[in-house]
Amino acid sequence: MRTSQFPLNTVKETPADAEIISHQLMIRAGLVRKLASGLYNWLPLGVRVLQKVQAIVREEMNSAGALEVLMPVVQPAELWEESGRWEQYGPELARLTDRHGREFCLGPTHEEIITELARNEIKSYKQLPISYYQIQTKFRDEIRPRFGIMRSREFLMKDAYSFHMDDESLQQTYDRMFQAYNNIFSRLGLDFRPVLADTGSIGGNASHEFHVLAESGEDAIAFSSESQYAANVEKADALPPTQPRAEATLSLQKVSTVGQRSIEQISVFLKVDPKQCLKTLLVKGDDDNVVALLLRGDHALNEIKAEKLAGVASPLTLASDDDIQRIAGCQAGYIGPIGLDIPMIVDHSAAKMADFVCGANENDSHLTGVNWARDLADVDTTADIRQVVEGDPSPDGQGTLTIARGIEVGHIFQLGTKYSEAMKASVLNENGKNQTMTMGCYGIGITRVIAAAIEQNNDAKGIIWPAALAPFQVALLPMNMHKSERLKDVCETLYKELIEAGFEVLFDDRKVRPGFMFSDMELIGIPHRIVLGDRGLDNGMVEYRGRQDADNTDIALKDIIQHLKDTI
RNA sequence: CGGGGCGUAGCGCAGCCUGGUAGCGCACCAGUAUGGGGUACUGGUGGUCGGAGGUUCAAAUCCUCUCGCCCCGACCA
Repeated sequence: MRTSQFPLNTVKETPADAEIISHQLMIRAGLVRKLASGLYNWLPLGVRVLQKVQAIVREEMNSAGALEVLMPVVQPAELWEESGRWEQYGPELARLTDRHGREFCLGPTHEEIITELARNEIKSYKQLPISYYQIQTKFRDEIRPRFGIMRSREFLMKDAYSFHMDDESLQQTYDRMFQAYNNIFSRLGLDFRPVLADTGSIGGNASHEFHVLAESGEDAIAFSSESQYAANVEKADALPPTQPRAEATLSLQKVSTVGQRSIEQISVFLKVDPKQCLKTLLVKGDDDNVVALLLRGDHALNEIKAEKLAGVASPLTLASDDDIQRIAGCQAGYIGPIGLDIPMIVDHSAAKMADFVCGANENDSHLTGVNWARDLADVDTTADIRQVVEGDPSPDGQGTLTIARGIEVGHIFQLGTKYSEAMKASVLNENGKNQTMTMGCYGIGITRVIAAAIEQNNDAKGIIWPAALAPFQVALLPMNMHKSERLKDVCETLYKELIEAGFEVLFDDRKVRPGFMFSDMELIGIPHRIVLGDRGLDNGMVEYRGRQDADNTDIALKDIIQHLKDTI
């Protein structure tokens, strides 16, 4: 490709509304342009990268035995009503009505559609197991689209769905997909980790997320220092402390804490460690009542764990100010367990506290020197309702946890029969009886992968594409070609030879200054660069430089193609 | 949804407080010089100042409404 026929659309200035580096670079390099909040146009250069990702994903899906299909973006409401998600999904599901008054939605995912397809097309156990996949646009009306392509409303996703007679077959396909995902992200050249995950709103049993490790990641991941254990912090279990509760040494006292509400304020004001403070959260129970959740002050509530507990409303909802006043007799910030006559759920760690500080259920007052068993009823049962923190023991018993940030680029689930049962997707088994199929689903955020790759691979000059993602492999840069017929001839010949040798070449035939070319090629991240000038040609030499090399290497013109073959 | 901020040329911004013929840099077009790290100079194209209504002799500027965009929060207890 020649730059005279392939405009680069690079921009020197950083766009004002781009927060993270991948967003800035994608706009500056001319990969995408914003159309509206969470909606982007992909320019020719960006499309080349998209196609690279898609090609790898297709190859690995095909070799994992999945069959490509294509399902509509616009989906009839009836199917979503069948699965129950028309009600469940909420405002993130963009709904529309056609001219006949029939209701539709823009697909945020395609479980309903594939299940409909499968129940019509698959009749016999002999056709199972089977996996379908597609690469299709999804639309999710996010509360707040942000970080450019990373969390946009419309995005490109590879989604695959598998159908089985039993869990064993599902597990086999799941394992195969797990391997395919590892292959895909390895081939893409990303630093990634598969981690145990919560199944979230899609539902189901086993689940892994694939995370690209990056500081700007929206998810926190917990890793074991000793073993292979890795999990989303939402999912990571916090083990109960093994050491016994300390003896009570202080007497119960009520202290005035005017205006001191948060744990942070209290710990500063009373000069105690947040670990010595007890946090009391009031949340809605599952039948219009209120439940207290008790945590150590330095621990954060894990909503996902909490809402799964019996007696707690799901989704987790904090009690209103009125409820707090009615039940605790004070404002939020001064609540404590003593005298509260509602069900209490105590975190494992909170149950081991002694001589602690908590709210007095009276405005502007806290209690100090509080002890279980002595000042209030001892805890009978405890639960895991907190977020794990750095240094916690690993749930598998080996080593301690480290927390890192990741960008979720893939997610695989064992769905079980959630959709197939609701939508009556069954086949005849060996005995001629109807049997509900069991399902798996497997997603990769194609567009997000690109943002994640940039997030992980960039420098002050621009993008540093992993080899598999680069829109072009080689940049061919002539110095002042308009002044030398010889240079022009050599470049034209080399350009043709490189293409014949199978390289994807971007030949910068614009009449621009050298510095301008260099900056553009570095910004758009072309991995290999060949510079030709009259000076070098006098000696039959050209210059080679890898995107991350500090210096040029002089290579004989006649050897350059071989050199590239050896390098790439 | 709550809080904050911003809409002026393709991009980045000034002008608004104190109303009086709409500016700067980059980009783009033409020319001259230059020619190995976003070169310099000259000339030029391009804006109903987000939209609607109002106040006024006069509105980018003041007032009201509205639309859009960005950031933070949605875990004080």
